[in-house]
Amino acid sequence: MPTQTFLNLSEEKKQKILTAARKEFTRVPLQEASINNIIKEAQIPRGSFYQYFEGKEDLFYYILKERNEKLVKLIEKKLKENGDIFEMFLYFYDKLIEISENKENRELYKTVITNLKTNDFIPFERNENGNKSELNEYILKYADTSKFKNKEDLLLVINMLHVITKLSIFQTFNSIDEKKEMRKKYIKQIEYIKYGVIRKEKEC
Amino acid sequence: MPTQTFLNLSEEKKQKILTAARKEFTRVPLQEASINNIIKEAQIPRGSFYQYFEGKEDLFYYILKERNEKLVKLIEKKLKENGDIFEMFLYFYDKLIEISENKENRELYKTVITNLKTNDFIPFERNENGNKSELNEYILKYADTSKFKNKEDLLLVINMLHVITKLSIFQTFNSIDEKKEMRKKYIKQIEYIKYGVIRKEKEC
DNA sequence: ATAATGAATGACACGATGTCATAAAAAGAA
DNA sequence: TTCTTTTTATGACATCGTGTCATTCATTAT
Repeated sequence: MPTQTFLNLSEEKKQKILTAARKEFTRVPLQEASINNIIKEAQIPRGSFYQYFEGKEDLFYYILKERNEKLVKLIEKKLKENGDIFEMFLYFYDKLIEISENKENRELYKTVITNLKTNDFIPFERNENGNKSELNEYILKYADTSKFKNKEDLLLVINMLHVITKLSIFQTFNSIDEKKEMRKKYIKQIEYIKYGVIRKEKEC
Repeated sequence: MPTQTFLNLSEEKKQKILTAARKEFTRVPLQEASINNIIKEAQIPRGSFYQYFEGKEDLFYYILKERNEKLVKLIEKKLKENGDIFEMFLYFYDKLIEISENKENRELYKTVITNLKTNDFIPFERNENGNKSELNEYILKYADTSKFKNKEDLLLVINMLHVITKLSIFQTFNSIDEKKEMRKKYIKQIEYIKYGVIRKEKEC
């Protein structure tokens, strides 16, 4: 987290820094992002940056958290309503694409999602010390488990939905003119998980 | 690709460099890998490194390609035999885990797979200019398409298998003492895609 | 023996990072 | 207000990594 010193800054100055940072994190993935670029753009001295943040990771996850808070609340609410994890993931997909109507959002998300690692899940939580994501905990709590033998099986399907959703969002951002087709494809994949590839045609 | 100059080197010297590089690429992901560490370990001067390779990416992908060639041929053969993409992916999974009985292999693969990006597929081809992977081309050619309406649908399922396999391998490496359980989980996921989560219980 | 080509080398310029001693500002005490 | 203490701001510095290039060295051809 940023220091209190940063949080105490005038809204104007904070935004100047955050805007510069978003620009840099849109340009290149976290690993390549240059603190020099950020402080140059935000016109703050080098020392100040380290007064405000531990390093670029600190700033990066702060920005994402800020951007994602609303989204997370929405999907949590959705799940609580009906417990359907398939619906929840589709809802998440739709909301993220909706937020990304805004070009700046979209380009930031695009860079972020493109550079997610194998075990990085959306929505983009800091993923150090291997502790489970908060969202997963939440899902386990509110998901309708009647379709699953046990918690293990449910977790497996959540995993599958996670990685497929991640890739689908990536692909949608990269074919942004074919949004509708991409959504159909995503839904088809969810259907496959629900009903299977092979039995799909011959309804029971 | 490495230069001819590198390829002309004595086997001994080449191996010294490759061993040093593997060590470094096992230690940290490509982005963080330090050429300094490699040349220090391999005891070659800085200038020589650039005489042999364009940069660390060049060396990295050369090492992976070398390591993967056999594996790719095996899975291609397997697919050609029976056309079943589900079996092919399971076979790929098994072979990779088999190769990773060797600790050094495993640790290298672990680092590599952990740091694969959203659109990086196994087996780890260089993935620049967005051109499709050779393996995908191959799959499309030899896969049994009778279960799929069209090429689009097949590609969708290949995608799903790809991301699920990637995550499963990652998880297996991180629970290496529970290899058998992890394999079962992977198979279960494949079954879900084939037969569906919901219709699974009530056989038709 | 000499020229020509290929390979090896390490000093160098550049750019990025995180720290730290010092200066400036703000808050509190007298 | 004036002095003290605490908080914040600043940029020079040491360190490290990168890619290049002029020069040296080795090998092969003439």
